[in-house]
Amino acid sequence: MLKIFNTMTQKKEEFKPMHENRVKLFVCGPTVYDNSHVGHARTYISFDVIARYLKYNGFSVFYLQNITDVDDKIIKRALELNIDPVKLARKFEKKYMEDMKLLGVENVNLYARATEHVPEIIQQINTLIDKSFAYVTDSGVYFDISKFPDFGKLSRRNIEELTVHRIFNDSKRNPGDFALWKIKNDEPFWNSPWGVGRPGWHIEDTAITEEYLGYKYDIHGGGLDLIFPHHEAEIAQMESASGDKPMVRYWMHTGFLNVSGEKMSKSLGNFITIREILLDYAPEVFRFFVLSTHYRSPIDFSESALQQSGNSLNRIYKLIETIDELRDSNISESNENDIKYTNLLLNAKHDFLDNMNNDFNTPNALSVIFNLIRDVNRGVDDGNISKNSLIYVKNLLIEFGEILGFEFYIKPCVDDKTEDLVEVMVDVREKLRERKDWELSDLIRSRLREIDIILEDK
RNA sequence: GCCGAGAUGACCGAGCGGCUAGGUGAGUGGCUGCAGACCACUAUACUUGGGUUCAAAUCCCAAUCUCGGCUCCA
Repeated sequence: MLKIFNTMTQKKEEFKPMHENRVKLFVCGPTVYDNSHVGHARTYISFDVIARYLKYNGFSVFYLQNITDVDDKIIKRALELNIDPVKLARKFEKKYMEDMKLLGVENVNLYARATEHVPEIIQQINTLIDKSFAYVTDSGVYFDISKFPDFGKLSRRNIEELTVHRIFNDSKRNPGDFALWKIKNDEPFWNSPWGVGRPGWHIEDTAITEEYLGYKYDIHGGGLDLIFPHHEAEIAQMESASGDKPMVRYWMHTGFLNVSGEKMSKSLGNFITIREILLDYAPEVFRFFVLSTHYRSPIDFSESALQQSGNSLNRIYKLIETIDELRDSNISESNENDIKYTNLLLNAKHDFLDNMNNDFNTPNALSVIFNLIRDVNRGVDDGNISKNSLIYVKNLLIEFGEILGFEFYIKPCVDDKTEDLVEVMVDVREKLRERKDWELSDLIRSRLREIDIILEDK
């Protein structure tokens, strides 16, 4: 039984989608005004695994993500760079897609741009005005939070206390009211019944989700920082417009990625982009790093943590390698220990799924993998594990890998020429070793080492 | 000020009433011409002070410290 921690209720709840085996999942996408950083990657990798696991459980998942391609930050940046805001947005959207592909985040079914849903946005605002949840002023259209008593239910806040820090604007009835439509005539702008301008930040998500998922759906995800005010505003908009609730059955939020215990931010200069990190570390190493902490916990980013992750991951690859080698050896196809190993595998699978069912506890799921590896290694060492058992082990590891987004069966690739060349060197060195010419063979090894080719004798 | 999260061995990180988490690093042994890699085994914990309980890292109370949110943010 899959349990998900719901931010709304602050409890783990059994997961039951609205429609038997269909899951409608929406995750807030990025505002495309700059390169995405590793904090974004953390969130999107987490939801990638969540989507994978839902699919693994037989759910048909429709995963929708919005792309915020019109907003103040984009316009500001475009102005600084003296380029067209739409072009700027497209450029960083493209980079975002490239980053996600590199990270193996590939389960999103549909990306929806805000700018391509302006009619839907206008329609939803109209509904809110018709139902008196929103009002028009000369600066825009605002949502009247006094008409929505549930405002604050997700973040568990007291609205009165919030007014202190809100943006003051004379035309607003209440400082906590937020913009649905901003009347502005700087690019880009659209026509609307209330004047030219652009949508407010929160309305695109509810317009987009209503269009593709309906006004009620299963899971809404995003970073912890979006709970207030963004998700709160979404609830207000959608539940007011539809007159029905709840908009979302399960709210899921990912914890922050910190650097030296502090939240990643530009002002602190601890901003690391996905691109930068992928220069030094393989995508799967970063993925392992992300999954070795529970998705709701804060995760502290550091080079040494990534190195540890790389070494850990290596342990898994090594066993796959060992299995591949033993498959070509003359160990027995099957033996009397097969039942023992079958049970071991059944248990491992059971434990793995148990942990995933427990609000996607990936760190624990990983520990199940390592326990299995230890037991299998012991069998290999003692020579009591058969080929068949080893093949089952490998298949199970691959199955786990697919859930978590690792491709354990793919070996790191090198180009053919290099591989041929290295093979020549290895052959020569083997001959030298046969003659016990240690001096020369060690020289070859150390020189190869200098160009990052590591030779390991068996 | 108001909300919230957390303090676990050298490091990362689960557990959240009884059962060795796991990984990295370290040590010992195995393998090896050597080195590395690999494999096995071993050691080292629950911020502090009270309390509840037959039993507490886990529950309660208090304290200390760290971080985050309340304004754009994954």
